[in-house]
Amino acid sequence: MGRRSIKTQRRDDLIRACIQTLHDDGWEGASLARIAKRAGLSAGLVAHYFGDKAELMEATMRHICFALWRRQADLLATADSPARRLHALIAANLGSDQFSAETTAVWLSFWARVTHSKRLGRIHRITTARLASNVRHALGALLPRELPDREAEIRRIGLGLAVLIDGLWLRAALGGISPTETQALALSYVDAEFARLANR
Amino acid sequence: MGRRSIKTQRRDDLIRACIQTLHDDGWEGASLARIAKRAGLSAGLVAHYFGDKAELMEATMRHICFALWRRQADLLATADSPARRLHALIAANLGSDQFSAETTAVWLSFWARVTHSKRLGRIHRITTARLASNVRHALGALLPRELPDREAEIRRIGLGLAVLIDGLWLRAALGGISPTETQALALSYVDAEFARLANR
DNA sequence: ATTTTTTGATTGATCGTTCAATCAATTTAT
DNA sequence: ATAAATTGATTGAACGATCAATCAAAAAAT
Repeated sequence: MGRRSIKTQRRDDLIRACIQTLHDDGWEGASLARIAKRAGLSAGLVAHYFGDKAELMEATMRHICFALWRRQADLLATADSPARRLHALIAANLGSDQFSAETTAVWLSFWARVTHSKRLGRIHRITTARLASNVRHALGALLPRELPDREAEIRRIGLGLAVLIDGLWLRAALGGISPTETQALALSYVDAEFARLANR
Repeated sequence: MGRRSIKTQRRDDLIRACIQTLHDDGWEGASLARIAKRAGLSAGLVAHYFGDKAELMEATMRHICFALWRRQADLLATADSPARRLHALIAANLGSDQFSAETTAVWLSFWARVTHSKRLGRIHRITTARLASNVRHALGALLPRELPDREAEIRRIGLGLAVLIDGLWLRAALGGISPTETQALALSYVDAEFARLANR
């Protein structure tokens, strides 16, 4: 069986159509009928492949998160120094993939639902924890061993960067600044923090 | 004339019920029937007082924004120095009012809809512009007149603070950090920026 | 022949909106 | 003072549309 099973193919079709529909019509307009029609399938198939609308939505959010996780892993793999790993994380989280109109629409839709769904909340928690862990790991390899309050500094700068990434992403997604600016601003933040540590 | 109007009272009842319902049941669960029931009224009254569900939602978002604007104005009025005005803006935007479960639910719901509704987008744009303007004004009175690239610095620090406030709010709203921490972190950001300017 | 995939019709619920009708309060006219 | 007229408040039912979910049956694949 070289070719992909129909099941994974259809699930992917529906997830893709779900993303597109969330972007075009918003959460309230994303009905199963519309999603299935956009995928070129009948509405009944959603039940067959996902069982449930909630499961389709969960799978859609997982799909978006997977894309981000994969991007992080890919960029991390090609980074050959702690500094480059930090830059890789910024590039992954504020890359152009993350600012496509479809992706931003899905993220915003799901943020609004994180507080209402245990499953979505779990996915969100994992995603933020993964970024924080990666950032701290890169910082741990980057800060000098003899730095006083080393662990506290790692936590402080790591939290600052994570918060900044969220804020920058939101600004760009809602149209305040351009996506390319966001990476420069995040980089200047880490530069400033390191300059601050060196000047003590 | 005729009967005395209680329009403002009823509109307020419905807006309050709308906020509560958005918190309890999310955007998708916030039907007119549920909202009206929570307000102790019939669903038909929404048309009478707002004309439309979309108008009720707009009025609800305006209500939330007004609360933030008023809080900013109040705290600004009691601040008697540029530095205190900057702190007042942070306190207003990251105050405990902004982190009540109901308020965060409404904000998140509306962020997801900003890209789909022109009217909501306009309200959002005004809100962010107002904060940015206030921040820049405070910074303008705070930075020394002879500072090189003064305007650029004001824009840079102002944008940085606004982005940071968004990111901190989001973190706290989605359960990463505590609301009280956010103000301290925002304050430490402005402190760091000023220390950086002084050390050049 | 059996299983998997797909359709399309159907169900019952719920949605936002509309509207006629009634009730309550207030003013105006007598 | 009393009645008539006016206006706002409110309901409850009905509207057509749409929803997610279900399911029997056909089609395709194995």
